[in-house]
Amino acid sequence: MQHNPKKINSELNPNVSVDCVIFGFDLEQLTVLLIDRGEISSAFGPRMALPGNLIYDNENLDMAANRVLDELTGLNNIYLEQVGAFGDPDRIHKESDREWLKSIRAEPEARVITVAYFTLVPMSDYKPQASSFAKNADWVPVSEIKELAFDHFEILQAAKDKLKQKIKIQPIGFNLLPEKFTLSQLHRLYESILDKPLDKRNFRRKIQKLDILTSLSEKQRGVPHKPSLLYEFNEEKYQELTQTGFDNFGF
Amino acid sequence: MQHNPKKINSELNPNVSVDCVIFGFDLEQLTVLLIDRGEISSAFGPRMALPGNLIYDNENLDMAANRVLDELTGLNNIYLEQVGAFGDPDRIHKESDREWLKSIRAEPEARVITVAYFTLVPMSDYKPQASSFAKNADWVPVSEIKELAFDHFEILQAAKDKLKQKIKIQPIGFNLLPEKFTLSQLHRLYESILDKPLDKRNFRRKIQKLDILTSLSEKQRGVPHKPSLLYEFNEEKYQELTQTGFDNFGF
DNA sequence: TAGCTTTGTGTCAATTATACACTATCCAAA
DNA sequence: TTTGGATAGTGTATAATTGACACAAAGCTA
Repeated sequence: MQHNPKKINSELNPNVSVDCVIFGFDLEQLTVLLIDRGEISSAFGPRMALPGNLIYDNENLDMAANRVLDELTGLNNIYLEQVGAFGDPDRIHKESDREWLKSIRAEPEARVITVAYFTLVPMSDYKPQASSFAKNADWVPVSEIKELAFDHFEILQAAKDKLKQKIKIQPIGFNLLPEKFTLSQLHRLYESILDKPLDKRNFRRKIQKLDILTSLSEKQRGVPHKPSLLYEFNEEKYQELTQTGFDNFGF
Repeated sequence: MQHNPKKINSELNPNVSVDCVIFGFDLEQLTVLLIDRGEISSAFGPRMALPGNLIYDNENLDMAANRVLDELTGLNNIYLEQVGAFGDPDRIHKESDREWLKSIRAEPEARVITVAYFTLVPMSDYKPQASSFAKNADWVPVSEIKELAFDHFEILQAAKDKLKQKIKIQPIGFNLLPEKFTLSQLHRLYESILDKPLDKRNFRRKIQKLDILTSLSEKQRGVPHKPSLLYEFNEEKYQELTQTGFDNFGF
């Protein structure tokens, strides 16, 4: 839960950065953790940007992405996967991004290639307003994001596509849920990632057949309707399953 | 068919390179175009490496990959897709790679992040021995490659995985075949990419159902057995299909 | 012309996908 | 305490897809 101190004995590489698409799920819809660049930028263009930073010379790319995530949220051991590299020569030199860059970079004119990652964090583990770092970070529903700084909107799009594709092959969605969850929440999660409605009964049948859920004998409380049974994700069964190999959730 | 001249008015970026996994198919098995680094390296480690180079400051990453491909083979308009970025701090500093790097790089000690691509070229379009460039390039069957320079073996592995995954979703394999081909050749291609045997009749049924093949009224000639019908890939039908959307070749 | 090699074809059973509607349970408000 | 509102939870029938499997036809060669 503690963020890294600044690296000692290592230099920032002025040409390579990582940017993180940090996905969360508020039990209704898919969200992304964005940085508000504040008034300075708003006059020129989008205020919001993906969290990211230059890499240090002694880090590999995964480490850099983990560091960015840790510095912002204090979270470690988070599901993380590379989306790809983005390297248009002028990707950070739009007029609207210049001012802000000057305020945060030693060499604001340098060409920077960025390596994008997406991560899945249980939203309950991190509330920006409760954190001492980055008071200017906030969860924003994916569906409401229309523009972002730099080429970050394009990166977001690529991350969404990758997540969509990946979830058809592995049940990584569980990384977005709290420990105990209902089938309806899981259902909503899949719908919002795949961005299409899924038949309730067919979804439940299919997900149960995977045999990676443990049903708790505990019910939802305080909801103004029939309470749902709570479930846990069963990591062991999942490991077993990946050994024997499976390929297609096929939603 | 002409390769690019050296870029004018632009500098090499000493920190970022692209490497290309150039796939071919010799009608029997999947192959990759590798560079032979020659005797210098052989004493220390693997002779073979993926073609690649530092990027220029005025190119984006796709352009750089296309340039590398063009410089080596003279081919343009080739199917090309990013695999991802590889950036271990010491990825190019193995003892066995040092000597060779000194001979080709202005700053052999610099840390270099590489962005890997894979490309699909119809092998009939390019025979290294006939080319004036890169006499030290050669097609090597994927199954015979056990080691490569730098982290290139790891990159190859990632490219194979990406190709395998991608071909389940889109019929990109046609980029590896000559204009006219037989169903058996297509069958072999899928088997060697997916790295597992596929039932002949089931394969044919499935591929035909896609309705993207035009059967020519022309037969194979000169083969010592029943000659096969030749087929063409039908781009229009394919475009149509991708519009209406399809997701799963599902082999 | 006999033999070798690869092509090309159909069916059946099992599995999987899809479409679809009503009752049960809890809370809240009257 | 009863009623209404909201979501949970459940099964079946039809269509489509998968997977397993074997033999005759065509051309070449010796």
